This record gives sequence, structure tokens and C-alpha cells, in this order.
Amino acid sequence: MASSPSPKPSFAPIKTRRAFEVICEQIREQLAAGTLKAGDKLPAERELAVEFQVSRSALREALRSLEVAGIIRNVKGAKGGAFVQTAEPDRIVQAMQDYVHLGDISLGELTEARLALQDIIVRLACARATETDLAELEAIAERTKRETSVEARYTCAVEYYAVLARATKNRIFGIFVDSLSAILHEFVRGPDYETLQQSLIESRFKLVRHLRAKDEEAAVGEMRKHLERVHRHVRKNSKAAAKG
Amino acid sequence: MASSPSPKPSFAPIKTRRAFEVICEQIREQLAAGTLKAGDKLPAERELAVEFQVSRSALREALRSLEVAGIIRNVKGAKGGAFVQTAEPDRIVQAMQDYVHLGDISLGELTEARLALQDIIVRLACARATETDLAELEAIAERTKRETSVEARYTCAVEYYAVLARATKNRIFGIFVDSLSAILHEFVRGPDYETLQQSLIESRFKLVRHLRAKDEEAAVGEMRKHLERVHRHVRKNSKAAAKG
DNA sequence: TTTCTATAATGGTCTGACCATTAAGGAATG
DNA sequence: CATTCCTTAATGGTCAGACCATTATAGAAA
Repeated sequence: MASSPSPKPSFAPIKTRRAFEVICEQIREQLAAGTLKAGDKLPAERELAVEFQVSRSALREALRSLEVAGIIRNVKGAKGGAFVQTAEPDRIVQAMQDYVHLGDISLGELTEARLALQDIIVRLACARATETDLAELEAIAERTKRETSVEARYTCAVEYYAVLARATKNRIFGIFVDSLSAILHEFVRGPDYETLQQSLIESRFKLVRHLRAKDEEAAVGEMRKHLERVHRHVRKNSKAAAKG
Repeated sequence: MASSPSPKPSFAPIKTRRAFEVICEQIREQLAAGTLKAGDKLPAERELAVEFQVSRSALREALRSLEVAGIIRNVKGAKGGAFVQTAEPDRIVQAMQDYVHLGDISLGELTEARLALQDIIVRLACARATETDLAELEAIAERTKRETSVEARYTCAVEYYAVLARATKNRIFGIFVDSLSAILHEFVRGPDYETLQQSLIESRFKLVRHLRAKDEEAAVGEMRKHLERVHRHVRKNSKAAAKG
């Protein structure tokens, strides 16, 4: 980006590296190298502080950073400590949510990305979904029908998308979908949302039927129709909120 | 999620919320509500500590969390303080990198996701890329030719993908691409990498030509061929590393 | 054997201090 | 008047030491 040749003498910018940064980096290195792996327990804070030759507060800021990054989990009490976590996509979702809140992303971008993403997912799921996956999807759709509250039905919807993404056997798509679901959740409100929810359930069953028949184009088409209805609603409500 | 009726007395789980968590949450709320926005300056740590009625250390852990989340930036010195940042996707990339390092994601998943993603991107770019975008892509490809070091050429490649993603006019894709680039960077090594790099440059020019001609299928095909070569190399090297 | 209790380990928080960096104002200088 | 230098105060970064709340464990008591 800023690497265009310039007449200035190319001194490297002095970077005062803070203690906690160095500590984080070292721990991350051990993670990438495999020296540290999920389930491992780090020494106690007081011990680590001695080992790194920093104060306990500096060390704690490092551990706190790693915790909010989802890398470790701090457990209180005897036999407590910092445990290396297994991978959880929550933090990625949180990061994306923060990013959107900082105002750089429009609703249009979100919906477009979701549409394109679900396109891929449906195609892959069509090829790879096992009968277990399909049964689970149907079970969720059934459950949605029985749920009474708007919020519970929304939770079902999120789960439906997550299971569908899982059917691709590629976790990356799961992360992307979860992130978009979490972000779009904030927009999905409004007076006629309940009616919309009801009418979407049938579409979920249809999609499963297409997947089971391995009819890729029909499945993609169903998903598109489905999402476009949702997005129309979201957009309308977003405009209404902006007006009101 | 956990709201299914159960015979157990439904006591709410006691959640000992730590001070820094509450502080983070309140600040995030103000962010989502728009009370706080990019560029704003938070009060000084000592002031904030009084306001939240916590010690400075607890408050600092909160600020540190927000900083590593990319939400604020801490500036030292007089007139320093915590400034709300503009949106930067770096943290999302970092989160994804952490996720992969924690060992849940295979190389196959990464390459497959990239392939599918670039498919979308090429199609969208084909429809939306401006002449400025295309010229920039060509300029980067030209620059790649002139670069001498492997690392510099890799940087060019990453930039090429980033600019291509930007041509979709949808920042979400940019984030996804950046993340995958950062993660795959660790795998792209090996003895014959330099030869591969050279042979890839021509492909980049071809892609731009297809984009300019708005020949979607040709562009997609070129990108697929391109990536498949890269991925074959990466896979081979990954196996070699595992054997050695 | 079971149950209770004291103990020690550990993360969470607090207090108060000092250091390093930085911006701004004022003094000295030309 | 303009410039340069120095002082000062504000602020984040770090440190040291203490106490609290929670938790697992070992030992005492029943």
C-alpha cells in the first residue's frame, strides 16, 4: 500500500513494543509451532510473570488479550489457570460484528455476500450432505413450526443455516455464515416479521427435498427465493427505521 | 438455546461477571447505539476508572480488550488517550488465523473455500470493475514482474487479490480474501516456488483481459486454473513438510 | 466410609507509585 | 518578531505488594 518509492530516507519506524505485545507474540508463536496446543495449561500468572520478567499486571494484560482472542480461557481457584482453548469461531463473529458497528459496511453488502455465499453452500451441500444432515435440517424446520416466540424461531433459522453450512464439510463456510447471521440478526425485526417467518418454513422443507434429490439448480433457486424475501423485508424495515 | 422446559428448578446460572467484561459491554453498547463513533476520544484512564468505580487496572484490562479487538487505539503522551478506531479488517484476519492455528481447519478446507470465493469475486468483478480497478491490477502485475525477492512478489500477489476483491465493491469479500491470504501465506514456501511465481504472472494479465472483455466464464476459468496450480504446489509442499 | 473443615493455590481487583512519551506554553536567544 | 530550547503537566505503560473470592484437595471428625 504505502510502499511507493519516495525520496525520504527509508528509516524503519521505531516501534516501541509494549510488554504485553511481546508476551502475546511469544505465546502465539508457540501455538503456531505446536509447542502449545488445545488443552494445555499455562503456568500460573505469578510464575509466568517471573518467567517473562515482567510485573503481574503486564502479564495479565497479555493473558486478557489472549482470552478475548479466544485462545485461552482463565479458570479461577486451585488447579485453575490459563488453558489453551479448542477452536471456537465466536471470536471471528465478534470481530466481524465490531467491524460492521464501526460503520464501514452497508446492509446491501451484507445481504449480497450472504446470497453469494449461500449459493456456494447449497451447491456443496447438494453434493456432500449425508442423510443425517438432511434429517437434522428437517428436524430443525419441524421444530421451527412448533416454536411460538419470534426469537426462538429466529434461533432455529440460524441453526438451520449453520447445519446447512456444516453439510458442506468445510468449516470455513460455517464461520462466514455464522458471522453474517449474527450481524443480520440486528436488522431482522419489524411488525410483519412473524408472518414472514411462518411463510419461510415451507421453503426450508422444499430445500431439503431438492438437496435429497440432488437437484442442485432447484436447491439454489429455492435458497435464492428464500433469501430474497428475507432481504426485502430487512431492507424495508431498515428504511422504516431510518425514516422514523 | 437453553430455554427448553426441564424438571430442574430453573434458577438462572450465577454468572460472576468480571469488571472488565461489564466495562467492555457498556462501551460496545455505546458503539452500537452510535453514542460513540470512530474518531471519538474516551476520557483518560484515571477518569474512566472513577466513572466506572473500578480500579485503574480493571479498567485497563477492559481497554486492552477493546484495543486488541481493534475498536480503540491507545495513544501515549499529553492529549493522548483511547480513540475509537475506524473499521479495520486486520482483527478479523487475526481471529481467523488464530482459529486455524488452534488446529481445527485443514489445508483442503482453506483452498476449497478460496476457490469458491474467488469464483464469486471474479464474477462480480467482471460486472463491476471500473477501468481504474483494471489498470491497478495491471500495474500490480507489472510490478510483480520487476520485483526480485520471493517475499516481495508474494506481497504483490496478496495485493492483486485484494484489489480484485475491492473491484466487487463489496468489502465483505475483501475481508474473506485477506483472511485466507494471510493464512495460506504460511504454507506457500518451498524450492520451486520461485519458478511457480514467475509462471503465474502471465495468468494475472490474462485475467485482466478477460475482465475487460467482460467475458465472465473465461475469467472464472482463468482464475480456477491459476489457483489450482497454486494449490497443487501448496499441497505438495505441505506433504513434503509433513514427511520431512 | 462419609462428611465436614481448614488450607493453599489461583485468578480478580485494588492502591499507590514511578517511568516514558508527548503536547503545549513560556523563556531565552538571534 | 521569529526561532529554538526547556520546563511542565497530562497520559499511557509498568511495577510492587496487598487483599478478596473461588475452588480443589487433604486431613479431621463423625
